[in-house]
Amino acid sequence: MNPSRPRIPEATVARLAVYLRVLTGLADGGRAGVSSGELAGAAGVNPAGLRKDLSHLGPCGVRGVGYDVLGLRDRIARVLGVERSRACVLVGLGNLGSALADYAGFGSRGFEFVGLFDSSPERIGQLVGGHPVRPVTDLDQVVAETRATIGVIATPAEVAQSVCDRLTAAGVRSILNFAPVTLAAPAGVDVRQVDLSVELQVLAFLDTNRDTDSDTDRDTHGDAPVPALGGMS
Amino acid sequence: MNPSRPRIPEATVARLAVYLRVLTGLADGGRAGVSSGELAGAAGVNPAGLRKDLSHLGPCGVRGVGYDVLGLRDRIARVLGVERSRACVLVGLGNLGSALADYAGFGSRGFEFVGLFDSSPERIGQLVGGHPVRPVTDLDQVVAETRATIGVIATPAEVAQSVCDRLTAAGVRSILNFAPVTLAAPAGVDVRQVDLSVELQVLAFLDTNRDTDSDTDRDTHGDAPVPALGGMS
DNA sequence: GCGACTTTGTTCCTGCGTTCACAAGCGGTT
DNA sequence: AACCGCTTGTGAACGCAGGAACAAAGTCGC
Repeated sequence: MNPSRPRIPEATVARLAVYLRVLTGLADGGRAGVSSGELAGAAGVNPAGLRKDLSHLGPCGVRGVGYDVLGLRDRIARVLGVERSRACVLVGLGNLGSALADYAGFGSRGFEFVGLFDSSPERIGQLVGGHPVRPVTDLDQVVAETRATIGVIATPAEVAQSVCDRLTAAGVRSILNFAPVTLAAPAGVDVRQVDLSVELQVLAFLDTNRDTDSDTDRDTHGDAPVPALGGMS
Repeated sequence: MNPSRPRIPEATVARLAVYLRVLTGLADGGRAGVSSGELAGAAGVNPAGLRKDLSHLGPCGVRGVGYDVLGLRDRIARVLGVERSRACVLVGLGNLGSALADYAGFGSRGFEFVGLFDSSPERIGQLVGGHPVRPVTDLDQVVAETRATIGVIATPAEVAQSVCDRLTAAGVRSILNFAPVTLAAPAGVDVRQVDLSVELQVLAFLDTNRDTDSDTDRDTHGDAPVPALGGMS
């Protein structure tokens, strides 16, 4: 509807990224067109929700036919701002950081690591994913030169906040944090948190209480304040 | 409020895991009590929302005083089902899988990898994080023996669905998937997706449209990337 | 012992996200 | 050229999450 920038909801943005991935796969497979039903099935969402998501980009399908795979893919890529490669810096090259730097999927999805940083002297100079590891003291300079706006933190939790401060001071506007701490960043800087332990703990909860569906909760009626809970031995 | 099991919202469950992490840190630091305001600050949420989250567990604080750090920590751990170590299996020991297996944070947070699996013959027998890598053909047996209910997929995207099928067939009820594909799992199996590219693309979007807060729309003077977006053809 | 302050737990309300259902539009067919 | 089926795009209702304000309760000070 609104052609300019009607402020797309964040939940929709996250799904747009999924649609982009599915569309890229379809394009590589040679598919020319796709319907909302098929695309929604491949993305694991409701067809109506998918259409509503896409409606935020303006009309991009043909009624009675469906969506053009290449056109929709490029449209979403433009809206997400990944139509051209974006420069990212990565701090912390332990196991996780090395895995991220070596992950080829980023390069094909519009992201390029232009700087890898670590504080451990023995890692400096090593090549990870084709790029040399540099000391964190070079961070300001590299960010300024490459105009990187995205920073990824894969350090231990103890130093994550100081790294965040340094990144924001250097001009980074968006941060993806893998360290298990809640970062405090100045206003205007977006921080996204990926906590692997949190994900596992949510799974553990769903696993423990997986039977809330059928049997209508033949519960302990007395108001015992969290009595047993032990149950499953 | 409801003492039995009032179906805690998933968003609350995810935040409970964060509170648990913060509380563990406070407990290690020797703190005995904490207020909702301080805890909310450390977790990056609103104090009122934190109290509402905790209210799902029943009353667990003392008015006028605050919360007992150890008591609240144990209470949340019990609700999440991580009061005792849970058995997990991990499939795919590339860079990311090795990083996960080697991440000490899991063990201290209630998760233990009891089986590491890979299909590449040269990886089988290697020790990663203290455990030997086994062939995926042993997966059924190990899941049955250890009664593991949580599976982590860190394989390439092409084989993730088949690994998912194998895990569910073996009896795994919860799956954490790092492969960039949408998995189809039978009903009753919970799948959580962590897609690193999606996270970065959301950041890219927020970065591109970072000035949507103040409605006054001071359009980016000069260096406007993605200026009009109008030309869709 | 009593009052006042502090902090929790709850309730209301506003806004957002999701889903359902229908109208609008395009291609193919007769 | 008109009809019909198929698919998109949109409007409305429902449910849920988030935030602010208020009442209950317990402790500290006098």
